Amino acid sequence: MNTKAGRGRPKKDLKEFQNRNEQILDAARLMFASRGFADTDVEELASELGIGKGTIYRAFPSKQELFFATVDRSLEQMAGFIKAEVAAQQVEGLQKIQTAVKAFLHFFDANPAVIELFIQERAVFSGQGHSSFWEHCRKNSARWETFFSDLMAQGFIRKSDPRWLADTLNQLLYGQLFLHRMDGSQQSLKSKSNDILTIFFVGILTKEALRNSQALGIDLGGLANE
Amino acid sequence: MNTKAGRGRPKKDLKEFQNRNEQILDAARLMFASRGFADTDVEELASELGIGKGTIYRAFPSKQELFFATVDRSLEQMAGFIKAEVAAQQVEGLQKIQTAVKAFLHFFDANPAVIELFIQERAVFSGQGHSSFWEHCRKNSARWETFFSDLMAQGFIRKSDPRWLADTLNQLLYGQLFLHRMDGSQQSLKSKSNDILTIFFVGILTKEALRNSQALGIDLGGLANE
Amino acid sequence: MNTKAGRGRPKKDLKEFQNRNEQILDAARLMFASRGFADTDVEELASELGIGKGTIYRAFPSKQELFFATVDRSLEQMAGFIKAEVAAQQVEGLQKIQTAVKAFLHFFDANPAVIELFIQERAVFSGQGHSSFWEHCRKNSARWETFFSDLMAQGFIRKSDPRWLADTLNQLLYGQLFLHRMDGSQQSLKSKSNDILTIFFVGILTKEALRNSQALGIDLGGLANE
Amino acid sequence: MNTKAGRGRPKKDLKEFQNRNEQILDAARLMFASRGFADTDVEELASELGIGKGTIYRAFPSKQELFFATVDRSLEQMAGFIKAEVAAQQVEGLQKIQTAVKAFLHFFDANPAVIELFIQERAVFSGQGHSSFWEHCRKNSARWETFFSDLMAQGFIRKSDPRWLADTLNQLLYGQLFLHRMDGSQQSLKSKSNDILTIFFVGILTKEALRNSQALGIDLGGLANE
DNA sequence: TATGAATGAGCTTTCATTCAT
DNA sequence: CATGAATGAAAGCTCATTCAT
Repeated sequence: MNTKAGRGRPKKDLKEFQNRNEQILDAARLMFASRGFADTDVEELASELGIGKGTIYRAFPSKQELFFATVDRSLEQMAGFIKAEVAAQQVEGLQKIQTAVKAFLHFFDANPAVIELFIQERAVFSGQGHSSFWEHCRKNSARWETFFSDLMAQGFIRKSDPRWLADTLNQLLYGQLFLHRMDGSQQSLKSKSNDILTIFFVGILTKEALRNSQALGIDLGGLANE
Repeated sequence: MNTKAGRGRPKKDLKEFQNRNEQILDAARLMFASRGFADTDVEELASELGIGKGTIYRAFPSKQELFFATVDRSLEQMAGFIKAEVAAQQVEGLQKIQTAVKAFLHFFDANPAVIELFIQERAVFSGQGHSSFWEHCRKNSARWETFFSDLMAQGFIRKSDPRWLADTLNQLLYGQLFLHRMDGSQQSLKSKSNDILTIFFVGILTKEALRNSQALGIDLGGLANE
Repeated sequence: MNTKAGRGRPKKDLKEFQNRNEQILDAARLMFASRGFADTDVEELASELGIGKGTIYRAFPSKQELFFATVDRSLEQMAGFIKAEVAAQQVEGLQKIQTAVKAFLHFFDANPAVIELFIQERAVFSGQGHSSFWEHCRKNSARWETFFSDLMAQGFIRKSDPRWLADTLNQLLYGQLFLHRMDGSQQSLKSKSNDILTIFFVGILTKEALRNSQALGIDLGGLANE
Repeated sequence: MNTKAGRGRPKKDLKEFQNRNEQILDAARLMFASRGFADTDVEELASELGIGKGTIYRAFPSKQELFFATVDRSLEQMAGFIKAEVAAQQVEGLQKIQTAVKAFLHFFDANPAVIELFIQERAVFSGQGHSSFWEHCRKNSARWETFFSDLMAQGFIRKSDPRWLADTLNQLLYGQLFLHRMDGSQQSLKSKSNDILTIFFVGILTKEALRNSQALGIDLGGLANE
């Protein structure tokens, strides 16, 4: 978070303030992730940050709100990270899928706590209707659907329900996330991306696209020509 | 001290006796699933069952043990249900996969609370190392691996790591479970089984097997010959 | 979960601050003494003090710790009181015994609850090996022994085991304490000090010392010359 | 408990019943003594006896009553034991004191649990006014007083308040009991009887009696002629 | 503004006692 | 009669939240 060195005085306050909240959010994410929502003690969080409980309560009206803010922040970071990665690669079409999937998994390798956060939100608050995580999924799916529709029109993807395609990809990705780390595997999530992409592409691409996969910039691990 | 006026043994009827524990377990499952572990109040659970708190604590030494018993019971029911379905169909080979997957999803249609239970276990107790759910997954995966190895030897499945195949199927299935019901979709999980099987089979079957899918008794929704 | 409407920080005045802990300890001593450990309800103790339960638990991690703190405090007060009395009188030799015994009994006249506290500790926690009271006794006995050894060397006390002398005095003193107040006698403990001292001195002093008791500053109630 | 093989039927019932209650009382004494009143679980007591909780509650209306019965029984046994010992020795006068004191201490060597029982009664129930133990003390003191009066009339004991004599002896005896076993001393209580008797006799006997102690059958360990 | 002492609802767990069987 | 399952009052302890300083 590069908040450059200051000039003036009021500026510092603002930056400090900004900073303070993000520090809280970072520490909260870690604690919520590692102990769960219920076992996270606001007082302990505060003392870990070297501040008073009251300061946290000034910034966030309740433990619950703090949690949601933590989730929202994670979601934004994830979206930002993927968007940046895709933009940086300047890829299009099928390759874009490949890049986005890799970026997605890469993000969680770097921020494993976010997975736990999602599970916590699901476990503790789904009964209360609220789910930032799910809202995010829905929003994203819509984007994917449009994207898949285009690829279908271009003949890369077999005719099928774009919604189904999006759901299937989500299923593979979130299935991966949720199962990951339950086994103590040291492998990164990203290292599984080829597997996921292979099964997904093999399942949805047209014969034409499968045959030209190499040219299209996607890697099916030799399965395409089998 | 507790030397006070008595409470005693009021209940009388209880025609059902051997059921007592199972009744508790059933009600507990529902409550744990709908409110989460932390928000489940043992006293409330008891009064919902029309029994005293003490009766629950007589059967299960702690709230945690009650929860674990609930999970274990669900796991047993699931395993039993799938085993029974597969046995009833008297199917073999690829069809067995199909049947097992459908039975798996069907079970969760009938017992949606079990999904929540798994998430609760993951969310609340994974920090404590305990995970009946995960143990079950591992045990099952081993079975699948052997099974896939056989099918590979028979030329139905492309050469690949049986462990990878099992993981991939698990991924699709649990991904489906975890994402299901977050959207308020009224569709059954079972109705998604064809999609899952299609993408899985298309991804793993040999060309030969794909061509003969109909004869082999598996349904790829017309994709095989495309 | 506990994400409910707030309680917060109502109390305001509290002119006395450093006293807080001592107030708690004083009230606890009284309640532990009058109802016993088991029948003392922390909540009731709190409301008697006009504070919240949490405040007590903030100061003392558990009911047991509170009890032990109460005992320790009493022990310190007793030791302090006796030391002060003896110092104030500037007595030496046999008179010191007399002064200490009187101070000891006087302390319990002023703080009868402490006797009960000792009995409680003995009754409730001796099974757990812990006994501040007993530790104190041992420590004190050691001091007496040295003291008696000196008096023996000076020819005031008949040759005997100093340990035995200390034990005997303790026996008389604690026997007195334990039996006191069971009868509803209105007499003070201190009023019994002469009896105790008489029997003790008559039993242990040399003939020489007994004959000169008056000159030595000790009062045998006329028995010496009988 | 040797309940011999039967002849007849009704006889067994009565004995069994008598027996049953005493078994309960014996086990209860041990448990109350070793864990304290509060930590004694009626259910555990029952299962240790191999009977049902209900059976205990048939015999004793409450845990408290059971405790009191236990105390009363101990008191009776103690009184019976001492009376028997004194009767067996056929001693009179000062020797009777000696015998009774030794029997008293001997009883507690054989039944150390009784000491704990007394402490429990004092600790847990003294607030409720009830004290079988104390009643017993009072009753006994009266007997001692008469006895001391006689000895005084016979010129063995110096003129003094018989009540004071009784209290002093009690003090020495109960002081000994209460302090015993707090130190882990392996010595028997009885082995301390000579110390107690010496200090008591030296303190109360007339010069005449002291001089003739040997002839009077009492043992002052050589102190008499010093 | 930041702090953390104070609060008390809430929740878990225990166990004396009752009574249907 | 004996049994032990069932009961629920009671009590210990936690921790989100408030607010005086």
